[in-house]
Amino acid sequence: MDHDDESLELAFQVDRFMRRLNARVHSQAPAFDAERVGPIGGMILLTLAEVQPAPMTQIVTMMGRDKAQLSRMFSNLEGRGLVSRSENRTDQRSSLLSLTAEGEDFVKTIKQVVASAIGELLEPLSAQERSMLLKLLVKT
Amino acid sequence: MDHDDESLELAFQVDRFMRRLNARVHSQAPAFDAERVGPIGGMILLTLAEVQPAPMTQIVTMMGRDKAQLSRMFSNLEGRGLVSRSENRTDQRSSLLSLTAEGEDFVKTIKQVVASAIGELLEPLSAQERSMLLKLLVKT
DNA sequence: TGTGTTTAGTTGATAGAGTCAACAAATTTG
DNA sequence: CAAATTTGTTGACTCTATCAACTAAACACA
Repeated sequence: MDHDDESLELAFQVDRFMRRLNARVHSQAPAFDAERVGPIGGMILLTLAEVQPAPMTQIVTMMGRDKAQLSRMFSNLEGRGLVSRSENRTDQRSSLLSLTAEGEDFVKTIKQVVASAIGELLEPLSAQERSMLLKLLVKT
Repeated sequence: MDHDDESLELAFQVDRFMRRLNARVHSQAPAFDAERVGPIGGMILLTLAEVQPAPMTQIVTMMGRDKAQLSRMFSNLEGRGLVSRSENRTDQRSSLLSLTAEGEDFVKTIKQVVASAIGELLEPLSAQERSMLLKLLVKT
């Protein structure tokens, strides 16, 4: 295969993978997404779970998304009682974001759904291949 | 690493990869996307280039996108002179989509931009690793 | 051959996501 | 301290995604 064609093919495959993952998670959404946070809201909660409590900028940086977008998302998530803000004593411009107890529960559910959806997608791969895939993506 | 955590991490990494790719291509857009077809329009043109002439459904199936979305996109692309329709003698419900000469030129440019953007992302990987990454994604 | 079913594509309506610019307030830097 | 930078919010807008309703052609097959 030509080098450029391989690059294009990779873009298609990455896009296709994410698209199939979203479709699978979305098909489960009615069963768990009572809060209607959507796929991006879910990703945000999963990210916050890893680093809480954290100022918004940290999530913005980690996720590579626009701060305006995340600002609105966090307002939404706070309104739904999944996220809370506490004072940031070292920087009064921001507040520290954390998951509420309800948010933590929700994250557990999301994790199960996402992991199971990915499990389906990765079924054709051996355990070694899965680890290799992750390793290669992290390396990029 | 825990099995579920590995799955989640994989989702993040795939999303992150596509996001970085889009950011790179987007940053080049002013230089080549005079037609303002956007990232999805570009993907559609790249896909059509592989299979033209083809009815819309074939592209819908290949890309896993909504037919309503693609219908509007193709109208748009046709309006910009990048795509043309010809009669489908075997099925009068549809027409066959093709790239115009202008569309072919545009596809060449997109290919260069995308391939170069992916080239940057994949720089940390060896040639063998790149092929392996593609192989693993295709296998899923 | 006619009739019911399926498929291809279009359109309307709406919701979600992403981007950019302007701004206030707090912080950092020189 | 004054200037520049950073954090987060808001407005305005565009692009993307999804669902349902609909037309017309094709297909199934008794």
